[in-house]
Amino acid sequence: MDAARLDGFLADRDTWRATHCSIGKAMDVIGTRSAVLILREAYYGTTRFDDFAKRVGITEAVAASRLRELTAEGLFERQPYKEPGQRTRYEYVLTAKGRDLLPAVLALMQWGDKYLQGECGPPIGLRDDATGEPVRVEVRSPGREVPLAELRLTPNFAEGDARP
Amino acid sequence: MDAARLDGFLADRDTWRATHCSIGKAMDVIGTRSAVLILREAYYGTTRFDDFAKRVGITEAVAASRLRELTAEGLFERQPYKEPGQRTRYEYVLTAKGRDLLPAVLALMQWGDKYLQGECGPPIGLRDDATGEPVRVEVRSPGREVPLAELRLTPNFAEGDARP
DNA sequence: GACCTGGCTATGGTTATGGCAAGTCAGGTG
DNA sequence: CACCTGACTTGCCATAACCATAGCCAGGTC
Repeated sequence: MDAARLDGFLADRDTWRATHCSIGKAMDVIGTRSAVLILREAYYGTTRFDDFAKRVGITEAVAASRLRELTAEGLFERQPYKEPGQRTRYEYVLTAKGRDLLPAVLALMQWGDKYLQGECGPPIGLRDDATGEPVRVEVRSPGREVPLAELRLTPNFAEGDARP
Repeated sequence: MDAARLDGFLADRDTWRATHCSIGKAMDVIGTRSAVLILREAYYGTTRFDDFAKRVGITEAVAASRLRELTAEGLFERQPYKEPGQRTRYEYVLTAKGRDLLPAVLALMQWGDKYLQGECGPPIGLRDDATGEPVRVEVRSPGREVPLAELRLTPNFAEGDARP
């Protein structure tokens, strides 16, 4: 069997449900295609409303509601800026919370590169700008990469504990 | 500015769109909440239809269509099994393609643990079963973790190149 | 041969996500 | 002061994702 190892009461899968699971909560925030692609564009350097809509390929209506949601969730901040001879406008700037989703987004990219591009291979390569070495997303402990079968999950709370 | 560095023609954001982007393609496959949570349960060791529906907390109808899609995409394989005194049934077993999404799913978990759990902290801890060390998802080159601002993106094809 | 059980399918309804097209609004330019 | 432009909003409509309830089916048990 190829699965993680479950510690403590987690081992008996009939007695608990992952109700407060961070994965589910994360999916509530960035579970839509447009949200993830807006993040991608932000990582590529986009900050303005129209650019998000155009580059992601979504309508302005969708861009508006998604940016509103992501800003409300604290992934973006609206910051005023002023180009010379223009009036003050607002741009959407990544916060630390938004930036910290980079591993999740790049992990999707890495997986898509491997399994969904067919003959063509990855359209874009990732490198460490400091060293020139290729960059990968890895599940690891300090010394090494950890495969699924050697991952141990431990509960941080008592069985039946009330949680928000 | 906090963003990746774009090489070659990628640098001029007005001349290209990420149309063949692996992130978008990946979102087409696992862009739904139920798909990701089914993967989570698979990583926890679930293989049977009813268990997926119950443990994820979705209806059997949703579990059926999602498992059908994920199997068609090659993330799961339907394998016959037989318990003594029972007839032959089928279970859903992760393929390498499904297993390789672990970094993406754990990256979501890690992010949710950090930003969406409030006072409670992470409900579940991850450790390397071999060493006991904590496990993290990282964007890294061989020697070190790479922050967004030091990530360089290089195109693997010519500008305007036809791609499927 | 009636019954049970795991593994689904069917029906009906709601909400979310998205597209297209058109309109609004504030403020700077000519 | 008419016009432009970036940043939205509004209206309408299609599809997808989900829920709840109910029903079906194959093959084993009693």
